[in-house]
Amino acid sequence: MVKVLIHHGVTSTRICYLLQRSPYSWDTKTACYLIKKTTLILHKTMNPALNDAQKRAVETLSGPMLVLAGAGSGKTRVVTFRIANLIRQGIQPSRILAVTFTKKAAQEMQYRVSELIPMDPEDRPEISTFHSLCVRILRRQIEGLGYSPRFTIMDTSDQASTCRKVLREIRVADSTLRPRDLQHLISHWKNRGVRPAQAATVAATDKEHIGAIAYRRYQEELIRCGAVDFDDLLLLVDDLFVKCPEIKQQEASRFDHLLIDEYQDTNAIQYSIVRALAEQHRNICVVGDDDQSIYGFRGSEVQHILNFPKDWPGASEIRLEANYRSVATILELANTLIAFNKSRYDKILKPARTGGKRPRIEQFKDEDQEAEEVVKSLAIQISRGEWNPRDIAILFRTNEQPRVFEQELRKHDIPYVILGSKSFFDRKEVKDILSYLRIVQNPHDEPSMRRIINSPPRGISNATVGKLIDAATDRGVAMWEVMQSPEILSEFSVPVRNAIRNFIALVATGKQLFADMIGRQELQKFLQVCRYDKEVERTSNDQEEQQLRWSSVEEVVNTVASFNDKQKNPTLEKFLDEIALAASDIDEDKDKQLDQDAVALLTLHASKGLEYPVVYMVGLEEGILPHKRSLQFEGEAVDEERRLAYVGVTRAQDELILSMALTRRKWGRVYEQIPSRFLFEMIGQSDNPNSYKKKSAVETR
DNA sequence: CAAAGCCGTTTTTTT
DNA sequence: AACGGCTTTG
Repeated sequence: MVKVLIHHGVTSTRICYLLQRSPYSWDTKTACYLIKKTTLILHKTMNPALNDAQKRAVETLSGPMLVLAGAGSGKTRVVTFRIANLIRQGIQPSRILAVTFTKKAAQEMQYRVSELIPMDPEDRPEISTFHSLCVRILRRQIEGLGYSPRFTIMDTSDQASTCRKVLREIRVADSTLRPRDLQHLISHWKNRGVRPAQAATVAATDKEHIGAIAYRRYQEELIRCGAVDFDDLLLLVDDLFVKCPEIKQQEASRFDHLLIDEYQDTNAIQYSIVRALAEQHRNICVVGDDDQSIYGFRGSEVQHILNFPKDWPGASEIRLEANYRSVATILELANTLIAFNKSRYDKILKPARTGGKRPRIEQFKDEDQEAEEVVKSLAIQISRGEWNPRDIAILFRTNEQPRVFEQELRKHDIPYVILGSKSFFDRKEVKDILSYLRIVQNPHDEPSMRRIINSPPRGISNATVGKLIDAATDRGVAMWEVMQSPEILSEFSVPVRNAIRNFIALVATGKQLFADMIGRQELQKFLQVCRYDKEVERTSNDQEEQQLRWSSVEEVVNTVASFNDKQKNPTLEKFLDEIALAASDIDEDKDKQLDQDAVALLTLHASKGLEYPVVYMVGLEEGILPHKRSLQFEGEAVDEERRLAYVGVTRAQDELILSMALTRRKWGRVYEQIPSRFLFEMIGQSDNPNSYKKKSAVETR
């Protein structure tokens, strides 16, 4: 093993020299790889000297501050160093709140900060996502809004079934307003701060007026089930702050400093919460890049970051425009591309790294050939030792795209991980078990109740369930309540009545089992009591399938076990919250696989904040990127797609390969595809209306 | 009450 | 093409 002492000022030429002089006879392949690896490490870790702009962002500690940070400019590093610096200057760690976009980012930051500055485990800065922060507040305070503190967090499929129920109840035909449309509409409103009562006033079309009525019913349903949906987590906290100023005061005074990463993705509610938390001390530092705002569909508004200086008078503004991530050739493409967007702060990323391979653009016959060739090409890179699997990522726009690539990768025996997919939680067995647990935690949860009340079959038929639900809805109470009412039970036959009683007893057993904590043994015992093995047996056609299904059950058990290991106080409630908010604890398998060296497959959205030496961006076709849904509106929607493409390009450190297919199959039919406009824009084959006039920073009002 | 079969929809992106 | 909800049948 050769040790190369890496310190400031070590260049790759120097490393090359050292390698050649070393007593080992490196073949070219190995030497080449070592140099690449070392250069990367150099750029990643050995860039500790902050540049002037970064230094200012880290050292100006009080008052509002806006950090406009381009891709790869060391954004996360600045936040981390800033937190460490605050602590170093004597701020008590637990008085600092940092908000990140994903749970993973929060964990990473937590770790980085503790690396920079030693800390008492009891006195740490709070680093979390908006959603976890809000859950914490709600669990303590939600009674002020008439909810039970044992509320469950509904997932999207529960949301959909609630929408279906509501529409049926108010007799809206599918042709008028489909459940899915209602779900989107409600989420759209909630993300923009529209409460049920206000919906009627903002509704413009007939559809939306019906939607407004359904929205009110939907919200009543949630309260009846003791449930909140994702959007409620934020909305209810905002409501709580308005309704109970003392709670707002209490929450706001917990912190003296507030830092927010990815500020360009803030929506109206988050913005309002941020204001509430920071208006007293005004020590708010937001970091973001308007060019990377890609969550408009969720109500994120670039306007918030553009307006920051107006909202917080006296705010200092710092721009980080040096890019340490990508080679110059890649950055050039990114800069040319993003210049096509009209409404943005005008900034150009300046490469800290020079030269680099020219990005390739490749065209294929169809999506099969695209996958074949892409995988072949990366297989060569791996076999030559130029890169390891973990250095390579394949980025795509929609979730149906990776299928073909998966097949190819398996064929070539190349390890891979699909990041950000929740497919594990889509499996029936997993959903079932989680529903069982949710019922134990909160028996009012009707969607979960419907899912498991009769699986395995225990004599409670659909008809019975229907009657129970109707009775409950009429009375405005939870299904669980009417199941215990002797009056209603008397309407059922004796065997049905007994079946219901047995089920109630089952839930009681669960409550007892999980009273203190949830762990491997508790869950195994519970599954036994539920006779869930019977259900697996019943739904499987053969031995093989049965084993496959049972293995997902075991995976859930393992997840619980690892949760139990990690948590100081592993309650059922915490477990369910974790699962609802992010699969982070569950994703540890993925992390392990990644450590084990695998090619990453992920959507452009999921790739934000990550970087890879080699990036394959696939499916660059009109209709996919930009997606055809956004082409209907042109303008801002296409600009967002362009930002998405920009995010993709700027993930690449050393090599970028852009590809497209000329035909593509969808639902069994073959469609002709045209190359994405972004391809032409990137390579300067498209006129840029914005580049003629000298642009200044966008008007901020 | 349970199982089998039919019909219609779905695919943009996610905490 | 695949899945879930609904209806029919046993």
